[in-house]
Amino acid sequence: MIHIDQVLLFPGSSLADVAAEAKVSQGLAYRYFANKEAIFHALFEQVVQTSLVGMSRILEMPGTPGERLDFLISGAWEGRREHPEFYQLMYQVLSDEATPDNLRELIGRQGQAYQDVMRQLIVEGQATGEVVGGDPDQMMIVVLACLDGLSRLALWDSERVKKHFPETEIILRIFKPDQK
Amino acid sequence: MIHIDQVLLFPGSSLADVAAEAKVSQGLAYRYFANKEAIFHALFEQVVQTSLVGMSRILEMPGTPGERLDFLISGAWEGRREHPEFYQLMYQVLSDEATPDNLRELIGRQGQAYQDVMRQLIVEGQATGEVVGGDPDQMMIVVLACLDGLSRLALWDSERVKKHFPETEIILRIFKPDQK
Amino acid sequence: MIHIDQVLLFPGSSLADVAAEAKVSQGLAYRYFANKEAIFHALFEQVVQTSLVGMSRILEMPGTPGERLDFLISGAWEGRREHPEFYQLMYQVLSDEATPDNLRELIGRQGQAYQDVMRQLIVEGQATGEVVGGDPDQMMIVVLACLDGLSRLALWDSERVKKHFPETEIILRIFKPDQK
Amino acid sequence: MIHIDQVLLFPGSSLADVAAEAKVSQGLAYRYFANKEAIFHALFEQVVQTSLVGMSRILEMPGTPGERLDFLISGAWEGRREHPEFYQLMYQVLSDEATPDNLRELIGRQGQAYQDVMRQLIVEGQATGEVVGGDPDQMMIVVLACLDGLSRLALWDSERVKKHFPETEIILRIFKPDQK
DNA sequence: AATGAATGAGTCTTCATTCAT
DNA sequence: GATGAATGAAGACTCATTCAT
Repeated sequence: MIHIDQVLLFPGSSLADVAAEAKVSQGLAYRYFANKEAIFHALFEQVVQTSLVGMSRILEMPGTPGERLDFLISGAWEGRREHPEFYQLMYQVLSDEATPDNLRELIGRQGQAYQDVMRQLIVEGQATGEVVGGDPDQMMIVVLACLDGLSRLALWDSERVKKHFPETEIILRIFKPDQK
Repeated sequence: MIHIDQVLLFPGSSLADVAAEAKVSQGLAYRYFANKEAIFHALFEQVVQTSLVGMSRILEMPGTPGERLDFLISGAWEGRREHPEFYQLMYQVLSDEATPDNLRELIGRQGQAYQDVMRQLIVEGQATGEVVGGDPDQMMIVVLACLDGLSRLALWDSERVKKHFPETEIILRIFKPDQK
Repeated sequence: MIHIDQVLLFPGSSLADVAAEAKVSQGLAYRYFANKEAIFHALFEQVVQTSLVGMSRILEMPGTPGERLDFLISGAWEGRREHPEFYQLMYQVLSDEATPDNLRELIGRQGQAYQDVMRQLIVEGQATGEVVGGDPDQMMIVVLACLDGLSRLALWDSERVKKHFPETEIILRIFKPDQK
Repeated sequence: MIHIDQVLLFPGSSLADVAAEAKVSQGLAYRYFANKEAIFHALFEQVVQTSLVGMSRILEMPGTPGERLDFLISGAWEGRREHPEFYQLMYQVLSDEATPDNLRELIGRQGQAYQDVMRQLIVEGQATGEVVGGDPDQMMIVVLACLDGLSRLALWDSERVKKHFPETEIILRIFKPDQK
């Protein structure tokens, strides 16, 4: 069986590159995958499935909503620091016009799951007063954008980002209620 | 001279597309540009130069640092809502391994200029108490990431983003000092 | 414009062959034809159109039906002797499962036209007594089969056929009425 | 030993198809045959050998030469109606430029045997007056062409041929002596 | 200056053939 | 003997780049 787990490849890569990277002949790739597109779809499924694991468990964790929100975002932040390539890959794929719809959907579903969890925690946090009032979706979008933006920044300007590595606390300020 | 101002093209576009879009023969493109890469470099220069205009003027504007920070970010936010394609293009280029270094530098310089302004305002705001204390660069990075992330989100999940369009105020909360 | 008139190529030929034969680069072929199939379609159209010329004129020629039938078949026989490659090409194409339907139809139409003329002459010949009675279509099919078979034989066993070149008269015996 | 009797395959078939059809692994095929070409050669040998059986017996059958000629041709005609695919296969192979000479020879020998019988009967028939005078080879070629042509016609325009199925009698008219 | 015909290297994909098990 | 995974050489097609006009 072909192993492409650790392979970091982009839709722009030629099949020759893919095959070389996987130490496999070009022809063999077609034994396992119908075509180039299928290869990248498979790559993504791996990444995405992994990242979904444990996601829903956060909702049932102990602690206040605010604490769990903190935990959720810290985790996401950490993940993006450690495997920023995965996210780069994802964004590349999404921004590639040629990406087929089924791949977009796959990625979309993964994002959706994460967002559902975050929204739930925001709502709960608003109930306890740990989170400022307002449209939970708006806040969520801003936080997600932060995370995505940070991982991208980390990739093409990694020096700067590493030097001034932002504390999660700064991001969490977005949820902070007005203090009296 | 060739006019490609209004042309919105991506590195994935074929030169035939570029030429057609610019109402120019394929051959003529090579009179003005050394190769495909040079065309996109030129395109970027236009975009980037434009967006730098007026940037430094913000520092000399009237108003408190906090107000000007608000203005700066609102403006950036607006620009990304109205011309998200420019930013998509930029990100595509940056995430494309084949992008030459000179193009990366060009984009980098543009980002730098913007950041210099923002950092300056943050520092001034911290002096007046309008901005919370802490490493200005960290805050800046988070805000930039937010903006970048939002423009990208807007492009591949435009429906969701349009529906829950975040208020600038949410982003600005990142700067908010602890209230007593 | 590409010239492939005199080119004798078969669907089995590679595009490299086609291009070489036509003294043209492989890429250029795609300027004029959408794909390989289109090239062969065009080739056929030339052949077929040419062979249809004058076909219908035979019906209005002077002479008895039997004489004109003789003329028609002699002509066909001659054509197949002189350009047997055209017919080989045709049969190859027809026997190739991959041949698209539109190409089959094109060839079918051409055959149809020829047959319509022959049937007409047989019927007229039967009226004048120059042609034996019976189903005109059956006779026609046999004669067509003869012609096709002869041209094929001529191609893969040309020596034998050339040596014992059959007289048209032998074929025409198929039409011969019983003599008293 | 591999059994490919019932397999009806064409040079265009992939070896994967052949192997699947013969319920044999792709690799195993190479234990018995040197290469793809050899497989088709073997296939042909089977077909051809079979069709030669009983061929020479016709010469010693009872009946007049004319009756036996009738029998010979009726048999051939019947065979082509019932297994036209065999003949299609044969023609495909012959018209394929890539077909090696030994395969051509094999098929040639088979044709030769059949022709020898027919020629012999024609000559005998001419002696008894049942067959018209003239070059026996010429007549033979025409009849063979008829048969070949009919089987091919039957394959790519089977509807028409079935509808107007020619009587053997029409073909046999080629041998008919001028009646007084 | 301008065109678009022409080129050829590169891409994805297929398939006959080989080889480790 | 038997398997099917693996290979590599084409093949069709695309496209950045050049060149005659």
